[in-house]
Amino acid sequence: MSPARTTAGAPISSIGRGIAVLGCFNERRRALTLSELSEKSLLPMSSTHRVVAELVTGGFLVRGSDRRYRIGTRVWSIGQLAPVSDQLRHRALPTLARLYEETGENITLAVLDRGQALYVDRIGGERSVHTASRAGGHLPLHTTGVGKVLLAWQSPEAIEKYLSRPLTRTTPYSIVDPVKLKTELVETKNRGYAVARQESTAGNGSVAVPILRGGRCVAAVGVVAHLTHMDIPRLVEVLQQAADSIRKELEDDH
Amino acid sequence: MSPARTTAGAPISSIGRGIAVLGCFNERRRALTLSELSEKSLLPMSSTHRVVAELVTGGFLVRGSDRRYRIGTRVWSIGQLAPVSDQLRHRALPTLARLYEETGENITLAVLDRGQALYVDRIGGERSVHTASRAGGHLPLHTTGVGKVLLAWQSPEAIEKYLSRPLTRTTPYSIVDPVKLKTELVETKNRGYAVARQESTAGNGSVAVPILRGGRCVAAVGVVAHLTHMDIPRLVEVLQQAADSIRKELEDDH
DNA sequence: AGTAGAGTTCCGGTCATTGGAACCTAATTT
DNA sequence: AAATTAGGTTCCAATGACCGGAACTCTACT
Repeated sequence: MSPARTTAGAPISSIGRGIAVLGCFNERRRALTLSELSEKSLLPMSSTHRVVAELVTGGFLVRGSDRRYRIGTRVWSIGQLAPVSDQLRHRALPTLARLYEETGENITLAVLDRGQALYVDRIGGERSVHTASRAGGHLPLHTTGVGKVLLAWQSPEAIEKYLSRPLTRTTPYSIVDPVKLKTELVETKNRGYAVARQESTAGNGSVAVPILRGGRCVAAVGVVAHLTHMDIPRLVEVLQQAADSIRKELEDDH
Repeated sequence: MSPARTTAGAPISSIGRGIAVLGCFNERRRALTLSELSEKSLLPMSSTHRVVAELVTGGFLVRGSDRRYRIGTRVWSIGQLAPVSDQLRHRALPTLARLYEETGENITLAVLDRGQALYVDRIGGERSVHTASRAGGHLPLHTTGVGKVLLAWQSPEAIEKYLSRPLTRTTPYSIVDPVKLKTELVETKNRGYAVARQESTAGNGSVAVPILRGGRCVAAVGVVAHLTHMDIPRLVEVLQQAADSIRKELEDDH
């Protein structure tokens, strides 16, 4: 029959297919049927069936009583060994908790991952506003404080590359003009912190600062709050202290 | 050339090989070289090289500047979608935090996973003793409080199956005699809680209770403390309250 | 310069993988 | 109750992706 390359545009290895199936899951879709997986992974039903069966055997997928597939415990378990969880998340946690105590607002920690802001941790939610970010979730780089920070400290080439692709509009306030965004990024890097106003969620704003190691921005810490609550100078101060504290924590060993 | 089945005993699919490589990583070995992966996965170097390259392309592995491979951010990200993290962990967290406030000791939450106790969460460590358990890590079922609970509430057949295989000895106090362990499990289920005394770590003991849903034990909550600090009746009381609280939390929506 | 070890590339043979088609099952409609 | 639909599973012939031994390159250490 036709080779693997016919279905999708490029040839995909067996392992690539497995990853493609696992990649169909996201925060909105945590339980998928075989048909849904077939549709989203762009694989034929019979191939999806086989791949899924192999992933189930390996503990990477589980089939619920509702006939839907979910990410298996084993993926979570192995994922705990990723440096982002093992090194960054665990070391930053106490500082983030302190930051939450000081501000009473949502605290987020994010890293750059595959062209998006990956939320490594999020503390808060009870006393503060509801946010779109969730630990493990991705958001665009240009609509949030932490995203702008992560992008602004990238190399000029990487920034240009990001600007060359169309910028998604999440809210009416999202900056989707590459020229305006570039100005915003330059300003962000110059002053040392980023601000976003209703660019990701209506009514919410965010302030974020980089965690720098050897000139590289390895992560960003941010505060998400109701736009009217935001005392930017004060938030920047506590955030910079926190970023410094996390940086030192990361330096301690290794 | 010889087929896939020659190297290992049974034939392994390509996806199975990928999972085998990812499975080489654990808490003790978070950064592995290609040779180490080849040795541990039982795959030839050239095959390992190809599989690893595919996993790197998919974002499931990353190669550090030290030429060692680590679990990629993407595995962590996808793993966050697993029910164990998404449902159990997040819902139980506030209760576990409260339990920690009340006792000042290490609090653990574990589920049964592949014949071992999988530690879903662990709170404490500053005021209390140092423990072997870590979120994402596995420990044997017969050497810890949570493990005994998870095993005791299994079906008689599952218990027999576990007892039929040799029981690992972690400390001189570990129960490795199947007959003794069986008695211990019956007693555990009758009284509703499990106790372990230096069976996993010297000097430490643990008490644990089940979180039951529809007669099934879906998880276990436990306290790990210095043997001399353990006020068992009091710990059982607060643990049972906590288990009840988590059970209600899980019932709330689906 | 020499050596050892780790990592990478090459390549022919072959069998695991592939996907269309047929089949089965459960749910919904007529 | 029969018919229909959708979702899921099994079958199977064809084939090219995968396999791993061997050769090669690179790095580190003597």
